[in-house]
Amino acid sequence: MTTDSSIERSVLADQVKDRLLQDILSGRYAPDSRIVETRVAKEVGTSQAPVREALRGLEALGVVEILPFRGARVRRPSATELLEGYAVRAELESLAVRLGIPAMTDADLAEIEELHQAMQAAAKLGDRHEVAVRDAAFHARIVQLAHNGTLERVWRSLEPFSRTYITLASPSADGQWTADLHWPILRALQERDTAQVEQALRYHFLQASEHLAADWREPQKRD
Amino acid sequence: MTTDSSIERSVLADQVKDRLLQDILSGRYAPDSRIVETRVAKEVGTSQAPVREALRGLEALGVVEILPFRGARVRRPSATELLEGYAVRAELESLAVRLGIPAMTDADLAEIEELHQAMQAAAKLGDRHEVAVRDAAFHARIVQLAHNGTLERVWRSLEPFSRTYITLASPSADGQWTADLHWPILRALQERDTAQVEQALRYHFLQASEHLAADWREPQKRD
DNA sequence: CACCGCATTATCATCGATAATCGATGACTT
DNA sequence: AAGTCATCGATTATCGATGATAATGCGGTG
Repeated sequence: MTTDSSIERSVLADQVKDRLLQDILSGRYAPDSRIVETRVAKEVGTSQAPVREALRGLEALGVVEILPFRGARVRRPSATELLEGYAVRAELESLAVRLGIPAMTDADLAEIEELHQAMQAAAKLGDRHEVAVRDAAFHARIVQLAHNGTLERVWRSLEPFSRTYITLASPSADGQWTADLHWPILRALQERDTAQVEQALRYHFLQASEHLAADWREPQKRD
Repeated sequence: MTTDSSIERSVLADQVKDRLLQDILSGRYAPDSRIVETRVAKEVGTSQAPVREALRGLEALGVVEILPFRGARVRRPSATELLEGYAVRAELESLAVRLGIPAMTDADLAEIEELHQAMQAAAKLGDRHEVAVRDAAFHARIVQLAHNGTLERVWRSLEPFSRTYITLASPSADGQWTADLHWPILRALQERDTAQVEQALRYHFLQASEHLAADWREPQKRD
């Protein structure tokens, strides 16, 4: 939806939003930590209004939570919510491959292979955050196969959660394990076997869900 | 997502947002028509800021489109986009019944039956707009069966489109036809036959898609 | 000593005004 | 006459200030 066009970087609110999102995903703003409008405004050198709009945008993305007269804080998704998200993502990505694989080109496949390699590379280096980013890109590219803008938009609204989780909430998740989870998907894609890909995807999410359920530790308060 | 709680009606922006949404779905603001911040502000008796926020919210909902420095206008979804939306909704609602039917109570079923009756009643009266509203409520209630907040949120982000379409873009769609499309779904629900409900849902969306593809007329410019 | 109410404080929500930007119109050049 | 450029009106984007609201801490009371 919102075009991320590269030339129209004139709207302050959008710049602030991108910056805040970066800071959240990178962990500079921890889950549950407050984000004070006036403070951010001072920090980025604008007035309160653009920051406000940015925060509203982030709320729509689901990464912050805004309570009237009480301010914004970084959402810490509950385990339940993450599991819910996985269930929905599994469904959406299944649909995507069903729609997309019949029309998948060799170029598409090559790109996906490349992304997979990048993820493996990050895993080898032990950079969990980078693995999460590549992971997201890999799945995003698969969703793109469907050539269904609406599907992409909906999927995108779901993805930030998972990413936050992988980066921050799962201490024991080893990057290599995460990356290896994608081999079967890639192989099935290479054979253009839709049903097989779908199954591999669902298995992937099942694994992730079980892992999540197993090692979840509930929020410690923070501010 | 944004809790639609009934007590926190203190935030002006939200009130403005609801009002605008109503006006859009009811057709007072036609597709493609501009929405001028200052004008709305004057009309509802607030300053520009709350209107602005409201519009941003509506953009996130997908019902308006905002171009930097050029303002907001009511989005007219393309046929393609509506079809995409149907495909995704079909998938989401399928998931919902798969998750929800095993745990469906008699009370749930009774409510759904009631909503279906309301839709039929509206159809008998020939009130297309009302049929659309009841239609949305019927499907929403089915999605609720899953007890999956994330799924609900995602589904909700998709629904306004369809509603706009039914109300405005499809001149030939007769309310009774729309309403009758739901009988098979209801019957399958009464038998708690998950696979059957899923099939009925998919058939419903298939019908709707075909109808849409058949009688679509492309946008005439307007301002 | 625990509890309740009031004042204080931090922060948001809203406002009115100003600056920035867009599209259109009309003057000017060639 | 056609094309280019300056200007204008309309509208948005941003600002700084003001009014509202909820959390906090203090002092009084039983």
